[in-house]
Order: sequence, then structure tokens, then C-alpha cells
Amino acid sequence: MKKAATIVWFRRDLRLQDNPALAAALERGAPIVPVYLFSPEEEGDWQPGGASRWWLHHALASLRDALLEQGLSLVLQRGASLAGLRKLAAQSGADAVFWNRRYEPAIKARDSDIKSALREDGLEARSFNGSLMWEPHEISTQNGDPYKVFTPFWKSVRARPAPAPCPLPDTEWLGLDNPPAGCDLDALALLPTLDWADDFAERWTPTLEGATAALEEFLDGPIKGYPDRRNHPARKGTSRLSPYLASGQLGPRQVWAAVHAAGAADSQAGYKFLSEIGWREFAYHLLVHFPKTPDTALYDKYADFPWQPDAGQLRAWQRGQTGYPIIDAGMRELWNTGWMHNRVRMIVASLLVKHLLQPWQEGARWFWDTLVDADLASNTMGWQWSAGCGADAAPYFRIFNPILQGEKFDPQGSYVKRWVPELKDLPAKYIHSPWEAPADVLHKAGLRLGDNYPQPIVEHKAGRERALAALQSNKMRNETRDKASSQ
DNA sequence: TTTTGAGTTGTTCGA
DNA sequence: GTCGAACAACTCAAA
Repeated sequence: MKKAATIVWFRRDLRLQDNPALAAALERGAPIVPVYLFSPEEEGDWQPGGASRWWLHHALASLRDALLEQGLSLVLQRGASLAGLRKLAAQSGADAVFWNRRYEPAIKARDSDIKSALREDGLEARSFNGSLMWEPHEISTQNGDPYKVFTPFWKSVRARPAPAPCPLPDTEWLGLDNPPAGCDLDALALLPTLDWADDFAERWTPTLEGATAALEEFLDGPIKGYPDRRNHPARKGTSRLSPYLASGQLGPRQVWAAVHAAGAADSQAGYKFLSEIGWREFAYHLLVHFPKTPDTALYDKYADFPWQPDAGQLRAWQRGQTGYPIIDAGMRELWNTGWMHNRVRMIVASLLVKHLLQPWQEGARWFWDTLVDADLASNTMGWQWSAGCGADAAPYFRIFNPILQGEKFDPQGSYVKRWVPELKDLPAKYIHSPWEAPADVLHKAGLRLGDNYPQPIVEHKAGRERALAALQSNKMRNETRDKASSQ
């Protein structure tokens, strides 16, 4: 007797390899109905942003092609997930729905409801771990609490065996004779209507082949000098794997295994890189255990921090018009390519929350909308770290000096010149502090500060002191309040 | 329960 | 130019 079909619900696991839900469906030996349901309204306040949607469009096209090679046609649908799955089950006669877990608070809650509802319908509903090395709820301190500091978290997970990628069973790929029809990829309207993303395609290959190639390329070269080179935004020193991990075109177990297979895992550089996979795991650990953190500071004492919201300052930062070359280069790289170098992410974040006293949530929101690698766990952790209000936060006095950071990590100014063409004729000596250049140098470089390039939005020293004062006043207010409440 | 060691990515100042 | 210390106090996590 022919078995009823299995629905494989693809989400942020847009790959065939190392995909436990797909592997389990194959093992079942029944025809497979692969589906992607686009339901952004179910993602609460954190619906995919413009850059993520651009990536998603191409990732779906790539997945569709890969499935087609196996004789399966990916069903695309827009609308409510549960209704879509029910309809699909009825159309295809499926008796099971398999998927890989997601961990964003709104989606976790939705998926839990969907699982109950499908089971009440009499379907077999099963979820798997396809996105993480270690499930967040399986890791805890000796007291049973979640970790809030990276190093002990990392020690604890390193002591466990690293899970290997999930192999695809060697079985036949069965499809339905008459697979249900979905909509066209274009009908999901994932691509921007303006020409904003035109340059993305030059920078990225958002396909499954691109994912494999990026991993190989990194292990072939850049990983060797990783600890140092990764800090220089003008060089190709980082892995640039983040968008593949965010879309699930690569899983962390595949990356981990590839680092080992390349013999790099025992080197200092390899270890350093693997610890970045560890940071991603830590971010998910925090998101699952502290689900309010995408919007609210982890520590209550920062809940009423004296931010000074200012739409004009925020816009200048977003547009790369702050007058600090390394900041403006980073913000423009982000706008033009959907990505920003990690070192520069820290520098621009520090300026926004410290020098400009803008709420960290504004920065997180902008990154969310403009990054092709937007990931709620990593984005939340990173911004709270920068703002000093989250787990393992930077000490309050750690305020990045945008001039010094530029001089250290982009000494020739080549990164700045690439993204801020106004400064391309300025000598390296002044590239990170154009306002210090003598008048004749400025004239020769065609630079008129305040006219064709801004003056610094705030003087570094003044901004730093204002940030320290705000932190001081927040501390005082907390002490006063604690005193009052303890009496 | 108490104690102890430690904590991603920095900057500034003065010798 | 280079170097080391100071920058606060607090909380975490394990012993």
C-alpha cells in the first residue's frame, strides 16, 4: 500500500543538506510535499525587513531548483500558516507535517499552537533542530539557570560533543503525481519595488551553490589570519557566511564540520572562528530564555535610561552623514550591500547609543530592515551589548573613539574611500579626521566641510562626556529608587 | 551559604 | 612614540 504524503514545511532552513525535517520525511518513505508559507504578519513586530526579503526571494528560487532536481516541486503560498497547512494536507492527502524549529518569541508561540491544532486534526506533527548546535533549553548552569556570560556558556557547550550534520538517507525521493499548485515566487512580492537592492546582486550569490562556495573560499584562505584580519574592513578577513546562516542555506553543524575537515579547528584562528559560531548559539540561548529582549533591556536598571531621541540625529546616522568617515562608510556599505563589516558594526553602534544617546532599539530596527543577514537573536544581543544594557555588556566606560578606530583598522583609509567618495582625494593622514586638515589640503581634495561633506555631528570628547554623564545619572537614579523601595 | 575569580572586541592620561 | 594603570562596581558561575 502506498503511504500518505509528508509535508515538509520549509522556514529558515532553505537547504537540502543537514536538514533533519527533510531527512525524517525521506526516511518515512512516503511522497514529499515541500512547502514555503510566507506569513510575515505572524512574526509580530519583527517581520522580515527589505534586505532579508531580497535574500529570501533568491534563496527560495535556489531551493525550488534544488528540489526540482530531485523531482519535487516546492509549493509557495501567502497567507496564514495553519490554514495553508490544513488546506495543503487536504489537497495532498498528507498525514504528517515536519519542520525545523525557529526560536523567535512570536514564532515559537505560533508554532506551538500549530502543532497542537494539527495533532487535533489527526496529523503527525513533528519539529526538529536544524538551526542550532545545542538546543537553548538543554543548556544551563549548575543551578539550572540560563547563562548570562559567554565564557562559562562556551566552556559548558565545548565540553559536550559537537553534533554532526544530519545526513540525508539513501532513499528514493518520492513526489506526488499531481502536486498541489501554489503561487509564483513573484507573487510573494519579496523584491523591493525601488532600485534600492540593485547593487546587492553584485556583492552576493544568494544561492545554495553560493553558500557552499563561500564556505570553501573562507576555509581556503581568510581563516588563516582570522584573529587579526577580521578586524580590517577593507580586507576580506571575515567569513561573510552570516546571510547563509540567517536564511538557513547553511547550518552551523555544516560549518563546524567543515572547519574540522579542513584541519583548522585546532589552530588558534580556527578556534577563534568557531567561537563566533558559539556566540550565535549564545544569542539564541538568550533570546529563548529572555524573550522580551528584542524590545526591552535585559537588566531593568536600563529600562528608563535617559536617552535623547532625535529624529534628525538618527537620520544623519542612517544616511551616513555624521561627519565621521568610518561611521559614514559603514552606514553606506550597509545601505548599498545589505551588510556591514563586524568591526564597523560595533563602531557605528557605539556612536549611536553613546555619543548621540539614541535608543538602542532604533539602531536595532534599522539594522533589522537593512541587513541581508538580519537575525533577531544576534541583532538583539549585539545592540544590547553595545548599549551596555545586555548580557556580558561592554563596561560603561568603553566608548569607541571613531577616529582612533578608523586609524587602527583602516589605516590607509581604503574602506572609507570606497564608500565615501567625497573623501577620495584626501591624504591618509586626514582621512579619519578631515576637519583637522589645513585649508589648502581640503581645497586640493575638493572638500568643503559643512557643504559637500558634513562637520562631525558631535565633537568626540563632548559626546563621550555627555554619554558618561547620562550613565552616571542613570546610576544615581537607580540608587535613589532602590533606597526608596528598601525603606 | 559564602567565597572567589573573572568578565569579546577600549580610551585616556601621565610617566 | 610607548607603556602601564586607571576607569566602578557589579554580577555571574563555580567551588
